[in-house]
Amino acid sequence: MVLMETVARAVRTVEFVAREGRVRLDDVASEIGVHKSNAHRLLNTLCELDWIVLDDRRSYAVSPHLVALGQAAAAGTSFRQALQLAETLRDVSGETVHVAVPHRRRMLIVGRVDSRDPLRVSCQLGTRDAIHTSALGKAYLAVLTEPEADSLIADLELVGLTPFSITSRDTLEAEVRRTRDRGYSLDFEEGRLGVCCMGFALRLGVNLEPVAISITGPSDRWNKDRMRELAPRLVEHVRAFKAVSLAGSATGQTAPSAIR
Amino acid sequence: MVLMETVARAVRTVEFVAREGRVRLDDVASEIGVHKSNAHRLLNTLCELDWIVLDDRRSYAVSPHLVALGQAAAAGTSFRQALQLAETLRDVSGETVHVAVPHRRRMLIVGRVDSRDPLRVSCQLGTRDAIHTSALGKAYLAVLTEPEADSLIADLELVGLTPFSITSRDTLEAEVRRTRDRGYSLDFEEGRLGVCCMGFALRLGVNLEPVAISITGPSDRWNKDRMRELAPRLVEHVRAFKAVSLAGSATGQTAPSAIR
DNA sequence: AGTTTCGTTGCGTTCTGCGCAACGATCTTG
DNA sequence: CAAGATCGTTGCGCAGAACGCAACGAAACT
Repeated sequence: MVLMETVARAVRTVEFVAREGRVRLDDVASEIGVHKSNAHRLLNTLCELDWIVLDDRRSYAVSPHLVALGQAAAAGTSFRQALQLAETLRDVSGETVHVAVPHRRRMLIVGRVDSRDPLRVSCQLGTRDAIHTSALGKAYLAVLTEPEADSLIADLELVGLTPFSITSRDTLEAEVRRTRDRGYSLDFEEGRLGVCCMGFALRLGVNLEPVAISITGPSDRWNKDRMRELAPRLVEHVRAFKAVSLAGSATGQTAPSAIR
Repeated sequence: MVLMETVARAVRTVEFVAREGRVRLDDVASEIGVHKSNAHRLLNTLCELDWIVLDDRRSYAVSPHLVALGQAAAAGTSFRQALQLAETLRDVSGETVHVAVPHRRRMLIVGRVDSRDPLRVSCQLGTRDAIHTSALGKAYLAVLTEPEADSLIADLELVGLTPFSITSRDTLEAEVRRTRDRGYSLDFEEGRLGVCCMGFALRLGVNLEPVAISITGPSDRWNKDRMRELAPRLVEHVRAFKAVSLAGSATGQTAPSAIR
């Protein structure tokens, strides 16, 4: 199986521009590793296709068209609802909230609501966290049925990222059981030193993939005590949100139909 | 200026898959107009780059990675907030709510919250509505300063889409003034027969591009009477939302910083 | 206004993307 | 359950497209 180089370059270009926000021609050329004339043609083509726009005849940015594309990709999922809950949890906790979906045995971060505190933790969108070292992953495991979770765990490589990482299947399974009982998952510097998380999972439709949400903060302030203090309110928000969402989706919501 | 064909094909492929949801190899081949072997290589490459996934070894779908990309593209805008307000307006009005941004002298629809009624109006994401025939466009014009709006209007081609479309600059300017006084814009079958809209615009930050929101429904039920009945509540929701958002954004929110 | 930096464009070469056709896997039908 | 049909997969050879080069042109900086 051979990879099409031009397509790969175009994709890398778009992702680079999306990541950086505003870039210039030479930035793209050096990032992609091609001559600037080629980078110019790439960007020009992507502009013509309306995936990229030039701001001030000098710097490029992603087109709002990509926002629409991402929203279309999220159609049929609970992404929008998850983001809304994330905003609530951010306001209650004061910390950054991440939204993730399972993807290729990892948790892919697809949404984020940042803490308003300048000192905060904030993951790049598109980041792939390991399942066993993140509150996102453990919350996801906890919302699966026991056999589903076990078979997934059996497939994971339990690589340790910090001294606190879980690296044994038995420990992980026990942790998942405790998460089920508790109603939320925890991560005390298991994925990254200095970073702690509290996670929830939502299954907002019968046949929808679950979505995971985590509240992430610096271990200095977002610690066991603070979590215990806020847990009841947070859990209640999640519970109420689930109730409303499930009620809403039951109200005769059908497949999208476009008249216009 | 020459267009890179391979890039164009890749882009069209992604957009096609995003639009259709689930497609098969031959669908892509015929849509793009290439041999199926080529479509196969395209899709394979896009899979490798994680923009597309194969569901059941037979049908392709967009990868959740594109959701993350779209969210990254929306960073620095008021898109998330607009979607949240859209959800509220949907719940109050019962009709579909669209979110759009100005783009190339048109209103580009980047978000949507569908009506729960099976009989509804729902635009494809990525649709570009004309400014002068949509509540979205007129709301946008109304939030601009007078000279900004006038210079934009001067650049528009006022093509009529229905017998009710505004095709004179004077009429449009007067309509924009009335929109400013009223607090919301209206569209009674000006863009499409049988479809009526009520629009708002948000400018949630000092230097942020405004976002437009429209409530769209079938003219049978989403008519002048119903709008008049609901207008006070809707306007109040928009007003309250603006107040909260502006207050929130003033609370020391700075540029995103990634520790992790 | 001079200088430097950066974007743009033609051209020739090379490599890669493309269609063709045969093969293989999977689903369907009698 | 077997035979057929449908659909995905893989070499191969060629044509065309993408690439680098270098010269030109347009802004920005001083």
